[in-house]
Amino acid sequence: MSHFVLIDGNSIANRAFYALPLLSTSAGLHTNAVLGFTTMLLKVLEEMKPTHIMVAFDAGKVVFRHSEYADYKGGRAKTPPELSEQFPLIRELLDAFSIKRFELEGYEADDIIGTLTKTADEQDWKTTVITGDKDMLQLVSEHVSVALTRKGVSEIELYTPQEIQEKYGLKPLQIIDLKGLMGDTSDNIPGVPGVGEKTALKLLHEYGSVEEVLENIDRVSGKKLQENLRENVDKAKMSKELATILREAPVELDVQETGYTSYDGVTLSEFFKRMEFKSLLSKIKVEAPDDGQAANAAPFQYEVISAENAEKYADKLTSPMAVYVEMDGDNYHHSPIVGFGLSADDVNLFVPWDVAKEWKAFSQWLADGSQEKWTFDGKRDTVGLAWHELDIKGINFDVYLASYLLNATESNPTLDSIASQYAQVRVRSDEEVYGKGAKRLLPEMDVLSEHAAHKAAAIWQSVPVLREQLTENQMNELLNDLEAPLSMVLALMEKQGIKVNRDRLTQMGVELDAKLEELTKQIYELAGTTFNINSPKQLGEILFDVLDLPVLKKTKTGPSTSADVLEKLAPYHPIIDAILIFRQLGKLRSTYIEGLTKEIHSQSSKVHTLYNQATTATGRLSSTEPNLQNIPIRMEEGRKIREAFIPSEEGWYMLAADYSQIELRILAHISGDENLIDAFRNGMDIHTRTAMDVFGVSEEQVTSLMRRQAKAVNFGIVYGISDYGLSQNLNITRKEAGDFIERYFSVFAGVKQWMEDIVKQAKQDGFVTTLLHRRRYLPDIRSSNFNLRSFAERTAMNTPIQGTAADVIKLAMIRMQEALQEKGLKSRMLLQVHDELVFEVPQDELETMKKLVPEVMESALELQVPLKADVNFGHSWYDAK
DNA sequence: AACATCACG
DNA sequence: ACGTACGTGATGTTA
Repeated sequence: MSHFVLIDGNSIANRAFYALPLLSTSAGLHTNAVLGFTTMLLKVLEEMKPTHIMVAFDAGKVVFRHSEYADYKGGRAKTPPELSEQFPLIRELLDAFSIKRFELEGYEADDIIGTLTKTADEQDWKTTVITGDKDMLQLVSEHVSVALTRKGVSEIELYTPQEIQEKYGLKPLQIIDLKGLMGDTSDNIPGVPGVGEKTALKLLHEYGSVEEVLENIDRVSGKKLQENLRENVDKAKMSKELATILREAPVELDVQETGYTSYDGVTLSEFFKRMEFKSLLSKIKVEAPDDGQAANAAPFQYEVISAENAEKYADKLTSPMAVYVEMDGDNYHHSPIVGFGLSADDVNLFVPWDVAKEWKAFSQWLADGSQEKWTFDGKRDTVGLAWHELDIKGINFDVYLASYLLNATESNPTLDSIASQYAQVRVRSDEEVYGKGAKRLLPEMDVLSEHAAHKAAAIWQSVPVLREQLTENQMNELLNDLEAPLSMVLALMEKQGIKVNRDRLTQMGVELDAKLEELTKQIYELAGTTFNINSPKQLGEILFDVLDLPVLKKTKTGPSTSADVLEKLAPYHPIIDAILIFRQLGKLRSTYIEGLTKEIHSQSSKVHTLYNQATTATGRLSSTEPNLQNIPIRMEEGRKIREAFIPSEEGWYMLAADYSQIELRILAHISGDENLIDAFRNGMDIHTRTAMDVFGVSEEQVTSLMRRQAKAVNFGIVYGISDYGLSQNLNITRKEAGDFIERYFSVFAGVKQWMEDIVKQAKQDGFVTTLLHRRRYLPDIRSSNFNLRSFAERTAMNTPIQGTAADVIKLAMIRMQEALQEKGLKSRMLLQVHDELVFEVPQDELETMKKLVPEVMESALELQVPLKADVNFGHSWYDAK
């Protein structure tokens, strides 16, 4: 039996656009309407199994209705550019699905569909119309159902004549009369003033049609209603005409041409990849339909190595080869190793861990630097294997880093997403294989071995595609000379770890406990009751209900109790200061005493952080488990935590070196601002210099307040300044903040020019870059939404600065590790904190390192201004100040 | 799992 | 007129 499905393209696209958040691809192409349309199509194809299907679109400006009523659709806001740009994509989508689409100059989709349903009706076909427009209900008949989308496009509600009868008590054609009486604001159909759905239905139940109602106005109950009807006879008639869908449009389409069997999975998945619809990729059948031998019809084959057959496979270990080290767990400092997936042109292997340990040819191949390996996160492999006394050398391409560089906005690329973008083989996500949260467990070995082999194959297939795209983006050097060598430096640092004095932490914990207990008592007394001080909700009730303090700021869920608010409330009540100290000490206890202690490794008695090299949008590193990049320093009480970070060898020292004002120096370089360059070349205190220029005073006249304000302005500049942000930071009015900025820009005109230029360039390209070609896409920079756009503009100003600073210190780290090796030094690099490097140093290398470290850091990259690094040392990280 | 808060550069 | 500073991660509470 035939089933003909007709889709109202414009209606569905609009619905999808407004129902879904404004998604976009990494290149800035908006895709939410396309995604919604796709979801709907997949659902329709699966659930309705159409034998014939087509999508109709509006076309041309002058719809025939316009000549009858000038204001038709006048009330409709014009289509936003974010939606218009998606219509060509939706057309491509339909082509990829092999679904016939149709439009007719001067007619709307409704009319095309109306005409075709009539034909279908006559031919006795089962027909379904998909739309978001209730007007279309008038097309419903014995053969024709209308499916209205609900909640965007995710659900549909099917209408047959029975449903319309039940819901409205009307025949389908009476829907036209309904619209004629009540009108439709979205189409600017006027209807009769004062008549809404309720009244219109009542009238129609009584009289049946607009014409009958108008003939019987005198009998209608209600004076006002009678009057409205009498005065709007013409309007009602015209409205009915406007609401009537034309069923005689000159549609020259043979419905037989809309026949549908299935889509071509390969074409469609290409399109999905381009749209970055990762979750949808897994939902479609990738094999080409019916022709029996699709492109990847060959089933995936892999072999499992055993102790018995291992030697037979020794010559399969080639160069290059893709390697994936399957581990059970996310933290590779602790994870057991399950085995190795290996892949090359015509071979996929899995080597279980117990086989690998004993297989000499394998461990030799693995440790042989001349045997090139392609990996996913070589740092993870290197450190994870090092914990089991296994060496991996010769890592020559890392798809994890490559994919991050190509799109830094999607942080932490996973192999299944990389595979779906760059390879043919399908890789299941780890979550899918292992289960998540409490349900996580180690699957059967055959599942694991296939999973690991899939991953290796995905790496193997992705490399050529990634290489091509890196070349296109001029990122080969960034990968080969920066990120890849850095990952091996980071591997050393992570595996080395940093010694933490557990007893020192415990002792600090005991002291904190006593203080917190005392504070808790005080706070309960001041509040007159006990409550959970850690609960913003309960605290809010005490402060703002019981004590009746003023609410200065609100969060989504209630009045804000954040530190900046509490500081302003301090004069009102003594409880505030106690709470601020409680918060401060509580943070130290939970995060830095208890949290850090938990991370001390049982084997090494050190903490081994994980540096994430593919997380941040700017190119910085991040650090987890534990995060060693946010150890307290600003407040003395917290700073003491650093006393627990000590050298791992007797008689050694901690040495720390940090860049001075690296971001402003980079701004001076890339903006070319003469004044800023001059300031740095003369070795001036930059905040004092800014204060002199902005306030127009001499160096001696700069007060500490002026310097503090100038410093805040400098920060603001780096962040992509706004008067509001600065005013919040300095607690001044917006106007005053605006004046500061204006004066700053008149003195540093080059900076102003650069900021304008970079935003302009970002709008043109859709991305910004750092000095070393690191790239960040800014899809929102052309948004019509003020907030999104402003945010993207600030990001456009900040990312080249923050990102170039990240480039510079990464270079310095590589040089530093090389220098240590070349000079045969025993000193070890342990930590990176964005603009700071921390080392442990034997006493007899102290003098060498005090010179060497700043030298290397300062010469990492030559700029128009000098780079400066300060160095300090002591018996703990605390003392290296 | 989301939110608020706070530690760092 | 619109409402926010840029980039992170860990913790405790609450829904």
